[in-house]
Amino acid sequence: MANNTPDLNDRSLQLLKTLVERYISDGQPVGSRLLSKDSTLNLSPATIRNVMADLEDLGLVHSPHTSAGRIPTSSGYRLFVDSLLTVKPLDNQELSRLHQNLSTKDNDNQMIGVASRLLAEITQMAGIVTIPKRELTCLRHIEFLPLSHQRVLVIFVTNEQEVHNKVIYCEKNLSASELQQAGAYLNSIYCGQSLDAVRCAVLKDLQEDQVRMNQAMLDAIKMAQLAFESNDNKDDYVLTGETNLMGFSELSSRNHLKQIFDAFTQKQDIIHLLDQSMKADGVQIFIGEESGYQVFEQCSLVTSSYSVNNEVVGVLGVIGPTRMAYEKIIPFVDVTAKLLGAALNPKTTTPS
Amino acid sequence: MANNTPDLNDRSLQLLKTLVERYISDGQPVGSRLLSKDSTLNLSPATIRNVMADLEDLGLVHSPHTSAGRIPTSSGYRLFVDSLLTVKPLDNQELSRLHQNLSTKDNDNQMIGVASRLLAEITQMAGIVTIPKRELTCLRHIEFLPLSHQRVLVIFVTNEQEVHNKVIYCEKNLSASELQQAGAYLNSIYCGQSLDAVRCAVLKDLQEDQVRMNQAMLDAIKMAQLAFESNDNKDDYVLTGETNLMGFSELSSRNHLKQIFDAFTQKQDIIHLLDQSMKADGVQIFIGEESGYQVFEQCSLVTSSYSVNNEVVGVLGVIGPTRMAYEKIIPFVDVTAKLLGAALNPKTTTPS
DNA sequence: ACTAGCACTCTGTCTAATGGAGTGCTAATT
DNA sequence: AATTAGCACTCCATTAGACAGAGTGCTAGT
Repeated sequence: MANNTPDLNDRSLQLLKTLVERYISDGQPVGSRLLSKDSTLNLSPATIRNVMADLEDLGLVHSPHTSAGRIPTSSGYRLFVDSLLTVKPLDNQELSRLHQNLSTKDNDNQMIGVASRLLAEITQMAGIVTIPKRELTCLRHIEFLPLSHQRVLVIFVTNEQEVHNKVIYCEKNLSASELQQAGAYLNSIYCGQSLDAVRCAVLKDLQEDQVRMNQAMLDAIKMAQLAFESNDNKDDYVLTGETNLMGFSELSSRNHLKQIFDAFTQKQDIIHLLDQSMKADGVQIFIGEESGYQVFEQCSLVTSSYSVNNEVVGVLGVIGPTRMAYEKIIPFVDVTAKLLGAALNPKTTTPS
Repeated sequence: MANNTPDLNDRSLQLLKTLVERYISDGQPVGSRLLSKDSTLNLSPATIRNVMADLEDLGLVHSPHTSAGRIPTSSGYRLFVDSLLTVKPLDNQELSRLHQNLSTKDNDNQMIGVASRLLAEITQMAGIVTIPKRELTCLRHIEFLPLSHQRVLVIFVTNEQEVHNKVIYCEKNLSASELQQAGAYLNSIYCGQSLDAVRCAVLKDLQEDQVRMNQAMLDAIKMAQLAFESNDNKDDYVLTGETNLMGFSELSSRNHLKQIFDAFTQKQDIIHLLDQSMKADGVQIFIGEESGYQVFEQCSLVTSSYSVNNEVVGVLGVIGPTRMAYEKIIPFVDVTAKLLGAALNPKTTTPS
């Protein structure tokens, strides 16, 4: 993988480039004659055949059978994407559509849905957007309600208006009014801080300040700990346009399609994939088997993390067949990520 | 449709019955010879052919081409289901699985998901359960938080622990503490009542008791009105096992499959269909074109409403190809509906 | 009223033939 | 030494014909 461009001269690369472009636009194996006409360099089919044989030896293209043309392999696409691609600027119409729909709205969750739908509709593939990480969200209000059997319903609001709820189990029975006081107390000391700041503060308070607190305060803080335990950041995403994938003949057998859709409902594999691009900045691409999941052998995933206040909070992207128009998709995903990041309400209190 | 059994004698019906049963189990057009062996009445293939010709004239069966056997039409299935079906009792294993999974849990929403998954897994088709109607839920707690621009975030809890939230627009700016007082006031007068009771009370209070109320109370009640406006009962359902439908060859072309999946994401058509069975008690069946939606020409929908406290609150069912094992599916859907109804926490305060 | 028999129809599968597209190799050309 | 033209070869896709199997409709016989 490191020595991607070993003995490849410019001509071979140029040919690979046009081959891939041609295959992406036509979907048919590309033969030497077609390539000879298509390419700017004037070469006879015979010469091109020689070059193609080399490319095949290097594992960049392969031929479905003896007398068909060549189609790119995953490594072929990879090389194409990494070094040969001429990125197309975004279509004006699409750009303005993005701007129009991703201008700041009041509800963040709504925005996520809009972004996902835009990705799907404009690319005609599947669009995916992860729910933004909670760590960067800011606590606005917390409140407890008693349930039966020492269980307590926690409701807390983050940012402008996102409401979360969770059931926790307490050590002892607390009355409604006790719970209310606990809520009021927590609101008074933690409100306005980011969730992970609160999480840290809770730990610190429990360790250091126990002596200075009365029992009620202690109970309250213990409940806060339970409420903000991080297992609660249930990774999730909004996926739209899955059905677009049914149109692609390369996602051939129906059985195969079923596996892909099952992966979508299982979610875990996808999450894992998306997590990987969470770490990197900018656009990331998984081509075919690069994803590591057999189900997506025939698929590519173009993703980009998106950030709020210069901090990565989520990932978005599109899923489609390996044979996709990378030169358009890549800038598109890039721009969408930037716009979404910008449109989401800044969450933390202004940094100190 | 009314004169379903015109000049059909017992023998014809018996034959239709075995024909349908056979087709359901095999999926192949059923010919006269097979039928002659299969049926209990000992008739020669020739006789059976005569009868089948009659059945075809009546539109109960049809033959894909001259020399194939016959397959049931929608009317054929309908007649079969209405008058010929011998319902099979539920498999013990399945029954105990239902009981095990649909015993009362704490969270209603979770239950809905479980029910849907059970429907899908046991039938190997798609399972669907509507979210229970809100009208019968009981208000436990309400609370307001200020947002910018006169918007207010309403959070309310129903039943044990279901949390809902909504943004409303107020006539004037109210401070956080004013909102808190309003919440406390509303809690004190409406808590424990069902949502529609609250809705009525709000209207009544606004009309009759204005004189006796101070401005704060009035504001509170106006907000309650906004909060509980019924447009909020966004009809929705939990659908699982859609991918099971990909296995059926009768849902033939990929394009067709796409249309079905699109209908699932659009939701409105499905909702409309389900609404129809909301009105009726017990199991309802839509076979093929009976649904009225072209997309479901090749599908059948077996549904049953489910009730809590003797009041219908939702619908559940399965979606599959017209060629499904009705004799098993029907009792299964029936039982599932009853168990789900029983398992859901009773919602209204005990009736007066 | 039923059935046996027969001619007929349609399907699915198998085979062979054909044309097209594209390759690999070799020998000729630049 | 690199490029090209030419040619034999391979594989695919399509077509047509043949054939067996399944099932029908009709008619005549029981």
